[in-house]
Amino acid sequence: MNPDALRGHMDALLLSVLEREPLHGYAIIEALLERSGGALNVPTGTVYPALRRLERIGYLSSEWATVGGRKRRTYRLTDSGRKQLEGERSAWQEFTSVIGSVLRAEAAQIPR
Amino acid sequence: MNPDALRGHMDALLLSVLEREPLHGYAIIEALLERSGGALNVPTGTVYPALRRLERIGYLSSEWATVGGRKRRTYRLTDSGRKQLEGERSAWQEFTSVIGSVLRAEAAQIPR
DNA sequence: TACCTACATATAGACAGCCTACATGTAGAC
DNA sequence: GTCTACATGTAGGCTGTCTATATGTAGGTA
Repeated sequence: MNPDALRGHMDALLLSVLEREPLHGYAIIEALLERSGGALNVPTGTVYPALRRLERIGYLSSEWATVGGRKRRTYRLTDSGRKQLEGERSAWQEFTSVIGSVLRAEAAQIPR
Repeated sequence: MNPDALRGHMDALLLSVLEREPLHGYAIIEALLERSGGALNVPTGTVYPALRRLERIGYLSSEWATVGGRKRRTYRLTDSGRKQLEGERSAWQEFTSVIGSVLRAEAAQIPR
């Protein structure tokens, strides 16, 4: 998956994965991998900063927990984040529709 | 349309618009606007550098023409560019499929 | 005449997000 | 003692899109 293609869609992916339950960063990466059938292997250097950014904006909140001697920072959707996810979903629809319409435009030859 | 979302898809859009016939930059912008139903208004500061980049890579070739006293640089797909367009189209399919699968994953609640 | 709009190309510099690479540490298996 | 999986984090690089600006022609109109 071309990294540039992900640009601007990372937020939607992260919010979406957190919709059904709170998760910590590492688990989020695994969830993305699983849900995408192995296609989305997002590096930690992408995910952790993105999560912090989303928390700073107010779409996520986080709290630390220790499980099996390991520290986890668990993120959960805020109300604002849940609302944003709705917006991201419709933006995605719009986006694919628009780009798709350009890419699919049949190469109708001008008659001569 | 969020600019970041376009990232990594601009090439596909430009190549696609040039598939049926050679066009100059200004006409390409209009073609994108038309094909997208008015949704894709790409600024000149994006298109012109992108076209040059695609030419440098070898996907496009260009030549100057004067029409009605105005100078145009007309771009056309090379064989390499036509092949690349195929790749871009399948990459787009893959991309939408993967992101879509993550976004659409129903928020199945854990029973309690 | 002066002005405005559409046509047409181009570049400099800002911006932002994703990446690679690295650092740090625990737990458990072998 | 070493390796892998688990787990978080940051610095700095890269690159493509954007804003803003510059330049110029053609044609309409006040």
